[in-house]
Amino acid sequence: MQKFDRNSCLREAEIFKALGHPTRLWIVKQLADGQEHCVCEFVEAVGVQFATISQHLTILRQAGLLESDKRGQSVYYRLSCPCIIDTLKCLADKKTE
Amino acid sequence: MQKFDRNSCLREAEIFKALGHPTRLWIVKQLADGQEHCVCEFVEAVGVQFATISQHLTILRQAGLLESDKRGQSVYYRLSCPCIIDTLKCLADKKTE
DNA sequence: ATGTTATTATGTTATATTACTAAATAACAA
DNA sequence: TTGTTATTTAGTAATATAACATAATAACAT
Repeated sequence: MQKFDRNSCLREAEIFKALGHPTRLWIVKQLADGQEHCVCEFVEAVGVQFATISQHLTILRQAGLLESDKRGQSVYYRLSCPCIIDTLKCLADKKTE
Repeated sequence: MQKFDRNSCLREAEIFKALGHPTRLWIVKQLADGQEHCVCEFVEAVGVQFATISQHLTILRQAGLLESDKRGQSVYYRLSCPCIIDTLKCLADKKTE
């Protein structure tokens, strides 16, 4: 058994924490097809305030899961770590056991 | 873009939420070798109260990540979904980029 | 320059989480 | 039985998170 080193676990835990909210997990799934989507699309589909979606997107970006680009008036988000999709698939399989 | 269905995301998000704490993520990593470990080992290595570790283990078990068995005076925990290890590896690789 | 749309930042309140202490339970030893 | 060790449960206080309203910013159109 290793000795527990809090700091070395904090960064990785942050990634999972970011995924640990239904809205944020759903956003990641929407981006799993590799396509970009803009903030307004998420706002419309989820049905909450712009500010709330923006806050969730910031958390996902800070965790390193998303990247964004501003083009014209809109900000577009895409998945930065496609490996997360495999995990989601694995969990989906597990759910139907 | 799909319509957002909160309930269908809640269960899966719970799994990630469980992993989104440094102590709990560390516990899962310790079990990643496939071996069982008892509660007291985690308590000693992490250096917090028994009650705190027990609480974390309960969260991981409820998320479906761990299974436990009581043998004699000790309760032994093991990983119930080895696929999570692949994800942890993938994230570890990503971290060194 | 002014207005409009898209987005982010700030402040606030309600709720959830964390880690603790203390009490309860369960298995075994003396 | 009594005591001891391992673990869980319950209650509590500090801290963190969520979602909102509102203000600020940024790009484009008129």
